[in-house]
Amino acid sequence: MLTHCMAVISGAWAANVIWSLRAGPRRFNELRTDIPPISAKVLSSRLTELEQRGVLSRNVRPTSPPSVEYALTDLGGELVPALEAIVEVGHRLKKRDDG
Amino acid sequence: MLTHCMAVISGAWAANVIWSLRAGPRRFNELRTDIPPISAKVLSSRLTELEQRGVLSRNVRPTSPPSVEYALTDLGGELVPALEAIVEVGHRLKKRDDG
DNA sequence: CGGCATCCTAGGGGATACTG
DNA sequence: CAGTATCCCCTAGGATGCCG
Repeated sequence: MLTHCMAVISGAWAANVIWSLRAGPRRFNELRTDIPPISAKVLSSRLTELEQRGVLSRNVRPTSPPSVEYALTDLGGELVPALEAIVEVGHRLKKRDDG
Repeated sequence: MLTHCMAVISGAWAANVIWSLRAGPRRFNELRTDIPPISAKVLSSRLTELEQRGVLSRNVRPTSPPSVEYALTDLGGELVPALEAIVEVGHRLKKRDDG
């Protein structure tokens, strides 16, 4: 159960993608820039996966050159506070380690 | 940054361990029972890792047979609401898939 | 620009067996 | 009971190259 739910944000970079989209829609290459060490392949798979799960939406705009925008869905947006909470605790855990 | 924080709960079963401890302290074999498909080796590594990060505490009680209790630290406990939020969204995502 | 297909590698994780 | 040691395997993910 938990495991199934966690699957949504596990897999490398899934959380980063959501994180990167929390301020608004982003295009494919913008996401690549946001998350430097990610490879195109993985970003692509992650995006597909997250779209299928209903976490984000994909919007192709018929411009030239073509442009594709990714944005969090309502449900996807609800993941943001959870991630923020984790980051918050992560910070404190780190400070504890360092100090 | 996010990545580093996420590392705390990523790695197979870390989230499950925290989840399993949210109601109170548990012993090694109780955790194994709680999370059936986990192997002793992995549970052991995860426990060690989480202890070092300060997420949980390990308390050896000199009984016979020996017993070891694991419990969430204060910081570890703060992860629980985050996990609950994720589970909540996970549920809704699933219902959306099914429905 | 966006994004598959291919190939390849590292290491996280499973099974089993053994110890204190 | 609570682990540790060993071995093996699987697959998520990186690199590269090509296509619409």
